[in-house]
Amino acid sequence: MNKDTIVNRMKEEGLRLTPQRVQIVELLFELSHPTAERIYAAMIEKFPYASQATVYNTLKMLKELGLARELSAGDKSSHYEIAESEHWHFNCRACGEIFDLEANLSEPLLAVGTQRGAFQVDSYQVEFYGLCAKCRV
Amino acid sequence: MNKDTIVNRMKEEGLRLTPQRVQIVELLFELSHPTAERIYAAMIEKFPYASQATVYNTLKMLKELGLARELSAGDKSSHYEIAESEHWHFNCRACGEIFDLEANLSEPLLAVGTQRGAFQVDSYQVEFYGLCAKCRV
DNA sequence: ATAAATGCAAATGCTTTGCATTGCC
DNA sequence: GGCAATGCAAAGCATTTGCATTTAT
Repeated sequence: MNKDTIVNRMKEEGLRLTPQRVQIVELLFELSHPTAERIYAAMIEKFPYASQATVYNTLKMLKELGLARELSAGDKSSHYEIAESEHWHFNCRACGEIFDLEANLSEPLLAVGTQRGAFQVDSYQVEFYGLCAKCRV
Repeated sequence: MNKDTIVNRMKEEGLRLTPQRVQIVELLFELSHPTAERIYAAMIEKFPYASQATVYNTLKMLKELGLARELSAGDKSSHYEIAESEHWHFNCRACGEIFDLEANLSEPLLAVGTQRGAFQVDSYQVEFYGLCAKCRV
């Protein structure tokens, strides 16, 4: 997924390409799993009068189009990421960094999730917590 | 894990066994992955003057002792459960029910989480989202 | 031109905190 | 009796909402 894909999808939906929205999308590519607050902080450097509401509205819109994902694990505040292909996360409790991990095992995992067909799984997430390579002394 | 184990552990820690705390522990066993609000609602039937603060304080205490777990996935409000052996969850988006799933695959999953030893994994969670058997038409 | 998006501020909802009172050990 | 825990209310945060103004199309 790249910026053009997202911009095109927004056009298809008849949504307006405001500079604020474009900037938020760019920041989602630049920053690693940012919170809304983090995005807002970066935003006001270019758009001093930007509002948190715009950040939240845009993130919600991207989520609803399936272009971004909200990560609710751990912190009080959500982290966001561009909806790339399936992957998992490692959350470092020391530095707070979130690392993407390759998702292999998807199939056997889904077999458990669906209870061998009884449940319908729309999505799933795997989150690890601990210390990353740098922070483990 | 049973009630006695928890009560004994609290005694060991020199914590007071107030009737409110005991009741909250019992409710965690009775209810399925309740929220703090759900526990509070059940509590005031026996303790009409109980406060939400007590519920939150007790849940925090149980969490810190490793006796309960907080599930932050999905909803705005956290769900809680007694810290039983490793298992995963299926969250139904229709009825809101959370189902426990057996956690097999732990070892290969942890191999991914630790990045083959580079990271130190303290805990992890697997959450599935979709429709449970009853809610899928 | 016009309807959608922004910015601002107020509101909401969950959770935490401060503090006087209560009650477990 | 002493100190931790409770209940109550207020405060804190993240997020949402209402509405007048701005702006992309």
